[in-house]
Parts: sequence; structure tokens; C-alpha cells
Amino acid sequence: MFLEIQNQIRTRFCQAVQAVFGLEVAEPSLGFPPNAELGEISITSCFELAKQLRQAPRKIAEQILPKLLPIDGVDRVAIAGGGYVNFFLDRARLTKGLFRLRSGLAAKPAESTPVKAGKILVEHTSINPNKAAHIGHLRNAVLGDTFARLLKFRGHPVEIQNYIDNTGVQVADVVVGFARLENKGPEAVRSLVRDTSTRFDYYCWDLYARVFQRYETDPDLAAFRSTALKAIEEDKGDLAELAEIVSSEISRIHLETMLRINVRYQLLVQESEILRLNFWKSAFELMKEKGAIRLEESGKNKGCWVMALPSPEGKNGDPDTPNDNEEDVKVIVRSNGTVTYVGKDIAYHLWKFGLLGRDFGYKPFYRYADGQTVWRTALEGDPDPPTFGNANEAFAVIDTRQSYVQDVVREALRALGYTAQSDRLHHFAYEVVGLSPRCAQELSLELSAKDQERSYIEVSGRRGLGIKADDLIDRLIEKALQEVQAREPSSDVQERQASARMIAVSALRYFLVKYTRRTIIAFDFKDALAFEGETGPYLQYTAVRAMNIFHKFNEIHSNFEPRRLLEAVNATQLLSSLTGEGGDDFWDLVLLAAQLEMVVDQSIAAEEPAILAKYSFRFAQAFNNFYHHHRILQEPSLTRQQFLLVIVHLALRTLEQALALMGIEIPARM
RNA sequence: GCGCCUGUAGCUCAGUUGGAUAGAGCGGCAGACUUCGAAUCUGUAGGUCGGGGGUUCGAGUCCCUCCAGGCGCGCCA
Repeated sequence: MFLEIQNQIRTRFCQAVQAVFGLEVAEPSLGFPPNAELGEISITSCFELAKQLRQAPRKIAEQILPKLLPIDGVDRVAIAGGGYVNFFLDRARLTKGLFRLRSGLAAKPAESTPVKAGKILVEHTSINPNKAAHIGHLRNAVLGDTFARLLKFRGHPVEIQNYIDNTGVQVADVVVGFARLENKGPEAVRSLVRDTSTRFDYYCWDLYARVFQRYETDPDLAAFRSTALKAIEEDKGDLAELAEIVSSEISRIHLETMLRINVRYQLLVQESEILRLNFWKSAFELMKEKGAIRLEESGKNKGCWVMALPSPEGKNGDPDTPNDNEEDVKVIVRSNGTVTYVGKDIAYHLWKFGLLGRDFGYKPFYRYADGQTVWRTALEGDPDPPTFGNANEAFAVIDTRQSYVQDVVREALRALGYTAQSDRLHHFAYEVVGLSPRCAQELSLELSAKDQERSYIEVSGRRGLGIKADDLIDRLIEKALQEVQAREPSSDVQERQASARMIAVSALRYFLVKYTRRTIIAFDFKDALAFEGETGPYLQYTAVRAMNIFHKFNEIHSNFEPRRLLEAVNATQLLSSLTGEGGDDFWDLVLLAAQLEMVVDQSIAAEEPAILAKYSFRFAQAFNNFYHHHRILQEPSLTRQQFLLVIVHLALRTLEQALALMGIEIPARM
């Protein structure tokens, strides 16, 4: 709706400038006037054209003006201030069209859905499978999941992957713990997994921290770590078996933790398969063949295969510093012949784009209650799995500290000649979640004087310092349940629990998505447990209010159908309600509702789910304001009431959509 | 040393590719429940947008510089 009008305005403006001045101009960017009295869409290009045309901006606007209309959905156009060109939309028409769109009565306009260029792959979560997930992992998962939902909403085919580093040191550390600190073999650990009285992921959380303490005092144990790592990589013996048990079980638990907050996956890609299916070998051959890497024959990297990185910028003549003799290089293969982490990541990303000429085997790993299967890579897979990979574009949700490594991966693709794919590989970088000093103290952590002055304390799995995801979710549900019980003590237990879960999830997800990616979140229970103000529950409550109006109305008018509301409101009534006394308030709400698709596009383009979150909140505020000013069920005029119900329905459907995009469900009652 | 990021109200943060009067939540103060439930709404106080220069019709936004803070820069993952 809104997008189509914007597109038309842009092209029409170009045509008008061409017709009047014979000038080719780029499509103008559109702005929004500060209030509805000035219109809904503005163009500021006349200011820029002023210099080129040597005329006053306002004069330019005056000449173009007659050529701008008619445009479908635009009522009139006017000049304001020194040369703003402002468009006024046809309120009744837009409202009607939007109502039909949101009610599913009209198909989505073709122009508004982007061309399907191919599959978009979103990799997120990617937690080391050696211990329970913590809040930082939740931020990753929520960002990735929300972003994937945005892409799907705009018509892109999306594949969600979760990378499992099951052969790395982190798993090895826990294996060391079981083998040496606890003298447990595969059988003992298996029975620990089966033991329902202890949480395996929590057990590993503590064990991992204990192992790290021991490393500091016990050099033998530190040496054993390398032994374990080697055994795991080579898939030999009890240690490898232990690693397999640990990583599989922890992966499964992570899936269930994430499922609690409505996050799902399609494929788990394991590092073990990247190693054992010789993915790296293929990538290595490719890189050698294309000259992307070279063997160092001298210097500190002697015997390593390295990749040269383009130096940031040639230094301008400083005679004292020796001129960049040491170029920036990154070791890809160690002198002992083993591949580094980056090398494996390069192989993985080549596969993502279908550039490796190899594929994994796949086996079902997990089944959600609705029957959807999560697949996992395997040496020998099922005969007929779904197709994975072969993406046109890929997003990797990874925290900002790994920016350098991600740059190297992109650079490798470029060095191999895959510049287009390199450009379509996006590092979706976000800042970490730390603990506020107060929160750290609540967890009875000792803080140095310097720590107390900092705005946040870094979490550390090695020290067992952090907040486990499931603990936080449990705490949120508990608090939500208290709130629910305080409000509707009569409703049944199951519904109360279901509501509490939805409310807790929405509080958590909104909390994690409302901050922009580059903001460090200093986690604090007070903020995260808040249900008032700019929070998920506020948004849910808004939707519940709107639904209540229909519930009540339905009690009086038994065969009432919201979708048919518009039939009772004729065009002139619609127009006069939207433009007459107090009409601007309704119109502001409708206009905001019409911008959902535009906001989603902005969110995608900026890779910033917070844009949608902020929009949803603003929209909920606008609706609550409307709600407060109109007693809809008491409205004496029938036609007026019908009109108000049209607005409510429109707003509700828009809000439902926005919340669904953030993975937030709406309880029946609150 | 090199690279990246951040600095906006008491606190936590928004601020669309440079646009019209710099916003929100929390906290403070003052108000609004005869139920479409107040998990709400209204009003109010609070700002040298880190400092300085520049670009232009116009700068919180772009450029330079300085200050303060964070992160990264391994044959670790």
C-alpha cells in the first residue's frame, strides 16, 4: 500500500524534473513531514536542485508541482517552507485498502514484495556445545530469529542454520573434566545424561569452570587437554566418544532452551563433518589453485600457509617507520599441517554459497511437537534429505568481537574470485551482553574497585560467571505468573500458566531486541523483569485490549465478523471521519499501521531488528491513546461505532503481525 | 603501534539515505478507574547532542582534530 505510493511518487518526481528542466535525476529519498497538517510524505530534493538550476528551491517546486499528479492514492500536493514538496494521501482510500490487506481480503501488491533472488541463509545461535546457554546466547538467538522472520515476511526463502563446534577446545575441556576430574567414561556420562534429577547442561557448566581452575595449578591437566583435543579431532577412543555424548546432549538441550522462547532451526552444521568429509581439503585445493594463499618459507610464519590481507592504507611518508615491510597476513594452515579456525570457517562459507563442490550427509536430529524436523550434518546421511545450502545471500549472527575473523573469511572469498558472494556475506555483528555491577553483586561476585566503576561486567564461562538462559526464563515466568494471578485469580490454571509463559517470553524477547545491535547491554534483573513501559507485555496488553473490544461486542452481536466491518461504512462516512473533527488522530494511527512493510524493509536493509521493535512500541502507544479517548462499545451512533471498530481491527491485525515478527504471542487475557 | 565501535535528559536508550520544533521508557512531581480491566492514560520538570574547527540553504547525523571509554589485531577457538 504505502510502499507502492512511495514508489510512484519517486518515479513521478523524476519524470517531472525531466519534463520541466530536461534533467536526469536520481530517485529522491522520501521524508516525513512533522505532522499530518503538512502532509504524509515529503521530498526535499528541490533544495539540492537549487544550486544546479540556479533558482530558488521554492520556485523549482512551483514549476514541478503541476506535473506531479495524478498519483494513485495521493489526494493533493503542496509546497511548504522554503521548498518542501509535501504529498497528502487519500485517507479513505488508503484506510480501505489497508483494511482489506490486513484482513486478508486482498492479495499483497506485487510491487511490495521483493524479487526472489534466491535463498537467504541465516546462521545464528552457534553456541559451543559444552555447557548451558547464557543470556549472551539468547541475544544472538533472538536477533537471528527475529531477522529471519522479517526476511520471511517480505517473501524471501530463508534457511536457518546453527553451527556446532563439536570438535573444539571448549568441548575438549569438559571431556578433560569428565575423564580426569571425575574419572567418568562414556558409560558413566551416558547414565548422567539419563539421570533426570540433574541437569546435564548445568552440570557441565560447573565442571567446565572447575577444569579451568585446575589448569592453573596442574600443568599435567593442561597437557592432557591437547591429547583430548587431538583424540576428538581424529575421532578416536573414549575421549572422542565422550565428546560426542557431551556435544549431542548439550546441542539437544540448547534446542529445547531456544524453543522455550520460540526460536527454531532447520539445520545443525557440525564442525566434525567439515573436518571428516574433507571440506577443508577441497577449500585448501581451491585456495592454492587460485593463489589465494601461499606457503611461507621464512620468517616467523615459516612453514605455514598464509593469506595476505589488503593493508588498510599505505602510510603517508613517515620516514622513521620502515615502510610496510610486514604486510598483514593471516595463518590459515599451521606449520604442523593442521587447519586453523578461520580455515574451517572459509570452507563452511564456501559450502554455504554452493562453491565447494561437496555436500554433507544429513540425518534427522530433533523433532518439534508440530512435526518439524531439525536436521544435523552426518558422515553418512539419509538417502533423501531436504536440500541445504546453495544460498544466494548469507547472514552470520556473530558478536562484534569476531569482526576481524569475519573480515578474513570475506576476504578469502574475494581472493578466490567470488566477489559477488563476498559482498552477499554479511556479518550481522552485535555487541555483547554484560552484567550490570549491581547484578553482578546480586550474584555475589567479588568486584574490584575498577569493576564497580564500569558500566558492565563481562560474563565468563571459564569462571562460571553469567546468568543461565533457563534460570532467567524460569524467573521471568515465575514473576509473570504472580502478575497474572494478581489480576485474574478465577481463570483456570492451565490458561494462567500459558499466559505467564507468553508474557515472560515477550518480556525477554523485546528486552533483547529493543536495543540496537551496537549497544552493549548491561544486564539487570530490574530492567529485564519489567512488564511496564517500553516492554513486551505492554505490547501484548495493547493487543489484548483490542481483542477484548471484539469479545464484548460479539456478546451483543452474535454473528459479528470483523472482516465484514467495512461493508457497513460507506466512502463518504469514512472520509468525513478521517478528515473531520478529531480525524487527524484516527489518521495518524492508520498511517502508522500502513508503514509496517516499509519499517520491515528498513529493518532488513539496516540489519537492525530494533527498528521494528521501536515502531511496534510507537504503534502500541498510539493505539492506547486512541483507546483511551473513545468509548467504543458505548458509542451511541451506530455508523460512528462501525468506523471505530474498523480502526480497532486494522490496528489489531497490524499489531499481531508486528508481534509475530518478534516471536511474541498474544495471550487470550491479561 | 594499527584497525573497528561508542559518547544525546538524573538513569537506560531512540533519532530513518543530512531536513521542518532533538524524542521515548524508567525515576521525580501533579493528576485520571461508573469494567471495551490502570500491565493504561494525561500533564510537568529535566538537554552547551563529549570539546573545538570545517563542509552548506540546512549538521545530533558528513569531514578534520582533540578528549574519554570499549573491543579486536595468535600457528587459541
